[in-house]
Amino acid sequence: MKIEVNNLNVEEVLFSGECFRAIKESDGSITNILKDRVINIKQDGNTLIVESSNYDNLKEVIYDYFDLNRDYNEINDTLINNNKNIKSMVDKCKNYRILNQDSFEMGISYIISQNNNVKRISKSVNEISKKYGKKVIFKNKEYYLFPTYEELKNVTSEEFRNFGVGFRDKYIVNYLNNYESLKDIDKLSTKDALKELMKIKGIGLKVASCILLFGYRRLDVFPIDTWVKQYMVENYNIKNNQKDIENFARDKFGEYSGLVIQYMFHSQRNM
DNA sequence: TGTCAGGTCCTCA
DNA sequence: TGAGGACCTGAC
Repeated sequence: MKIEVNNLNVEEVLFSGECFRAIKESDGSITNILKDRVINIKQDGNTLIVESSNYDNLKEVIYDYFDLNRDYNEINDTLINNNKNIKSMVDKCKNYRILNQDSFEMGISYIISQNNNVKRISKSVNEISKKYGKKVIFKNKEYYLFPTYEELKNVTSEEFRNFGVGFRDKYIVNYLNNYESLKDIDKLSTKDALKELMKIKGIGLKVASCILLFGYRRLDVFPIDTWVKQYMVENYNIKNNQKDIENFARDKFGEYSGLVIQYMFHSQRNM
């Protein structure tokens, strides 16, 4: 299926560290595992050539996943108008988007991400999916969807340890034990949603922010990590202090601070 | 062989 | 209130 898009670079977005399951194929296309299907995308300029294990509502699914219904040009213009000095950074990120991913998968993936590297995170997420997720055959190959809450709720910390998650095993179990209390998180303000997530032992400010940004479409949260701290300290002459950086981001970038932080992360990592 | 990774928790001043 | 160490483990 051909899908026309604007301001999107699939490879840039899928390998920016937002998702952990994308695979670069030898023909240049990218295979990725979404909540309910496997997709393969070949990008030719503004045209995506998409194959999928499931063609139901495929165009809508792709538009939703890449957040293509949101006008990033307008947001970027507003951001630049309010902060002229970020223009060159925003211009470099004009084909970048915040993916709309499954909140449950984001919860477990970002718990695994703490003090970890992307390769190992992907390995653990893929192994957990292979053990507990639903198998999908696509282009004669086996893939595994990320398991549902029902499929994981009785897994023990010892079992999680088998997938290389290390000391984070008990944090994942804590998340599963408290997952049902998070069902109304969409109704909470961002501040309260962060508080609710951080009640779970093993979820700190960074992981909670990532879960809200990538799993719940909250563009006003800002996951501040080592890369972003480095960028802020270098470019804004700001102290390397969590509170100072938080206040600065909130004042400067408001409702889209999460997006700006991602631009910073993205441009800093690619330098 | 040692260091590091997109953090969090705990202890101690 | 915040600084500093411990924590799993695989990749480099």
